[in-house]
Amino acid sequence: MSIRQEQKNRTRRAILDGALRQLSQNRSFSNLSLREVTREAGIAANSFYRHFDNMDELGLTLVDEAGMSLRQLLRKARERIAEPGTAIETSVNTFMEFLLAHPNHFRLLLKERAGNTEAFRQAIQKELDYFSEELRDYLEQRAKNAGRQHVNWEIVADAMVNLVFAMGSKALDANKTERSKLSENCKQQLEMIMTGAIHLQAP
Amino acid sequence: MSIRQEQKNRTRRAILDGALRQLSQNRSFSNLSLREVTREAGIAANSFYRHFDNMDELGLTLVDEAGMSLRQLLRKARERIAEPGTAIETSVNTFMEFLLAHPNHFRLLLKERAGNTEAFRQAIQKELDYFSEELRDYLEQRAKNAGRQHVNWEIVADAMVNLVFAMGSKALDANKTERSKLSENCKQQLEMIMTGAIHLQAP
DNA sequence: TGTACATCAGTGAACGCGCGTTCACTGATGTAC
DNA sequence: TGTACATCAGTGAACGCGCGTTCACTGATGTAC
Repeated sequence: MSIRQEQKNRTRRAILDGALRQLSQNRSFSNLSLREVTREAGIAANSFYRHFDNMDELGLTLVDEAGMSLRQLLRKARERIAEPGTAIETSVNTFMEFLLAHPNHFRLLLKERAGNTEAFRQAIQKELDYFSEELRDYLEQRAKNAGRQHVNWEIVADAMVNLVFAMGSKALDANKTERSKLSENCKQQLEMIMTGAIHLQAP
Repeated sequence: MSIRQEQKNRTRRAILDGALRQLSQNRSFSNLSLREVTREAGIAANSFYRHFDNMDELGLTLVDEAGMSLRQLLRKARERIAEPGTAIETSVNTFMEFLLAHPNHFRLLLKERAGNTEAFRQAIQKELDYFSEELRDYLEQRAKNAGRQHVNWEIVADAMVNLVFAMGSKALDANKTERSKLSENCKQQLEMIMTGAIHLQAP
């Protein structure tokens, strides 16, 4: 890659990181200004336009990155579940690791999921749907092997994803003790859903 | 009440309604400007200060109103459950009525629950905690009557509140058909939690 | 009841500020020969 | 390899805009006598 292109990539990365770095409990992407981002990135405000058309394009790039992290998480969780041990325990633990490794990517997904920009909502919903579908496939496969066939696994997966994300939302700004409590409670909730789903199945 | 006070109350109401009216899927309270609100209310921008110190105070007033609606909903649901019929069915139906009757109050709770203002988050969390505690008390009472005593009803209530609110979030911008589908799925999820909780109880 | 004064909700004009965006420019990097 | 020109990432200055907030003012309503 040419020197020029390398430098350009570095600046682009500085913009992305400058935006991410400013996200917090009290700061969402959608109320970050272009000037704040470039200031944090250490470049002139108008240099922004050499890399992105507008703030939305920058935001969607970050959503993409977050989505890739999520999919990586899924792969990791599947590998671990292949080893002996309970699926729920492993999944929630893996999710918690993801959350600690990429807190601001997760913040972005959480806040813009119900945010004011249609494009963001759609992009994030797509990631969550993928997440939910993967989970449903996994649940269906296990059920088939166990000879159970009358459970609506889609709504089971939907409930699980919602509960895990609600837990993640609280965990982001909790300390270690609180986090492990949240994690335990979430596991119990998922076990309830799972057990309830099986007991309620059509005969 | 004096003429002057009556007129002042009417203007105050116009400000509150002007703010509420502008909330939508694409507009949250926190990115409403003072000038937008007063324009919608039909008064001069600086007249705002005769009624509120700043936008946060206006927002917290609206959160209070939303909380009162929620508590009204709870009372209504309890009355209905006293009559014969299933509790989950009735509760979700009542919640759906609330949602349709006060869509913008509900939007406010949803969006600012994870918003950027600490005061809002706390005020809303308080309302949700109240909601969750009421539900837990109800569940515990029923369990006691049925002789079950080893279920952690707090995390059951927490899961239920999360799932109902997640459903509400989707229902706000759905059409009638989609809404009834969402409502049915949510009921199934709550039944799963309930059944699972009972089956998993310590012996 | 009538009069003189006090109160105060609502106003129009003005302010300084940070914003997104544009413009013409610079100088290092890339390319053609 | 050296030279002459082209490219283009990054810049500083300037713009118009909507914002929150202040100020001194108005005139209807309230109060005291």
